[in-house]
Amino acid sequence: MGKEEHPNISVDCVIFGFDFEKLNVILIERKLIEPDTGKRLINDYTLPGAHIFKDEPLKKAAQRILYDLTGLHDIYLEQFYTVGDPARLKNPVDQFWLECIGKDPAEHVVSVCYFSLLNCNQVTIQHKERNPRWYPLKDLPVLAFDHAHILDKAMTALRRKLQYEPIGFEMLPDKFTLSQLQKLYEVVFDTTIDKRNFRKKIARLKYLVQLDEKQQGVSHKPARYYIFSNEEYKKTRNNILNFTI
Amino acid sequence: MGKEEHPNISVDCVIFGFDFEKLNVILIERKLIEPDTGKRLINDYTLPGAHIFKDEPLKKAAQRILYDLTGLHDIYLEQFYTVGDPARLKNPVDQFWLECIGKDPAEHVVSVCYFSLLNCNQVTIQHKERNPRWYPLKDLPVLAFDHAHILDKAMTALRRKLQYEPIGFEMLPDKFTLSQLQKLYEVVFDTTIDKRNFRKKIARLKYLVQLDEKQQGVSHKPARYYIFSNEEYKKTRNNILNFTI
DNA sequence: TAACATAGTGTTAGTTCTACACTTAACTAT
DNA sequence: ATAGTTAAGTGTAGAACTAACACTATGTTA
Repeated sequence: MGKEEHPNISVDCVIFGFDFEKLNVILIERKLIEPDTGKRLINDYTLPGAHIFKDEPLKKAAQRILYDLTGLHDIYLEQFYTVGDPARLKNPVDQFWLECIGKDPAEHVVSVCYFSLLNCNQVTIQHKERNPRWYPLKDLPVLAFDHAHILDKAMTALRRKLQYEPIGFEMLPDKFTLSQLQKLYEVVFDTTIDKRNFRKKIARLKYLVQLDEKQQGVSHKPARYYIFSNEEYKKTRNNILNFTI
Repeated sequence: MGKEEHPNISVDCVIFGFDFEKLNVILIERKLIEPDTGKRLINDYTLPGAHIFKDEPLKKAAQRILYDLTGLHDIYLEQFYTVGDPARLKNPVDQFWLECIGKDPAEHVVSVCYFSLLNCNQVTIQHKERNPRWYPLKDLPVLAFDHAHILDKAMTALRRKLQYEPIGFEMLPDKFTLSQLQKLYEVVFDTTIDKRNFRKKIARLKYLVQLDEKQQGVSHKPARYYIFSNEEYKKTRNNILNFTI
């Protein structure tokens, strides 16, 4: 018991990655092989996801599945949406694919979706079997199933999260510069922010703590590093940043 | 097909009701009858919820289950959370109850949760079999399962919703007075708001349209009615009211 | 017609928001 | 060494918004 897959419940993970320049998302390959010839019939991409085990808590399943497919572990995952329309896997391509991988194409699969936001540079994707890697959100390949829809919902959830929990604090690098933080908001909200106004705004936030440390090896004036103070945050979590979408 | 219950997937509905005075929530009775004597062993309360049918879309299932248990139909329901820890129904009372009603107590039941906010006075609860009715949020009876936890999550979701979608517009009575609207915010956020400031704030919102109609039969100066204009709302959905929690 | 109850209205001081341009500090190339 | 390059870092003024505050208006009821 415990290792048998639940036929009706799956988990999908939308892992956003910020590389100080743009937003990316982890996708893995879906290879649809023609059974007889071994020819690749379709080669689209999916979010990392799989069926949970029977009697596995959803949160643990999400962690396990993300690890199995990408090698990422101990990632903060936030549940944001559950898709459960039986029609969602009923198009011919998906039906054929389900048969190929030995799943019952008639099953109604409810998928519980989680998202996270990571620093691409602080994280290493491993477990290359299905070739997981970062794809820029602005330049995505074709997505399988209803994963474009899930990704859309995830983006909305991410924006809301960054609005009411100002920094995406579980999700930030240990230390960061204010320009990097500003860029994060800019790419998530797809906007530009005035540097001085941004700094004034977050100067009010007590839980952003300036370090003495500076950037090194950059060919310009080095920026000061900041850290996020969880203790201070708990005291003042009522302050809501209001970057209008 | 279609009418067989799915053993692993259920839906729970948190229906908030505003009566111009306080927030309420619909609960139904869980009667635990001792099989031999017919004696009532425990009498706690649950959110309206049930298993979905196989091959039933989640959203439709939520609508159906809410109708079956309370008689409410065509209610806007917003999905906010999915609970899926196998331990959630594993305490002795719930296990015994599951046996009594003929369900397999070993099953891992994932529950997809929806909430709504209604005007108590504009809605009639029917289907009295399990005695559904409004209970004041501030004075709740004992809740079965993990329903207190779900209710807590629902309250958070409701507050967020009222923050970024200023009026809970799917959820309002057709016409309302500004005092009623203010009271709604006051009870949801458990705070008091200055009348003049509140009115100034929402006077900016183009999608609140004043009617010529006034209250009738009240023993004081009658208030003007307002309606919510969906068309105007779509134009200006970027304005975010900021009632700090 | 007086008492009651809730509706409805303005001002001021403090805070936040927006728009906008120059100097600084490190490195790089000559 | 020196000039050029790059991004860091900084202030101000006008507009908009927020918070705190008390009285008048309009209907009903006794």
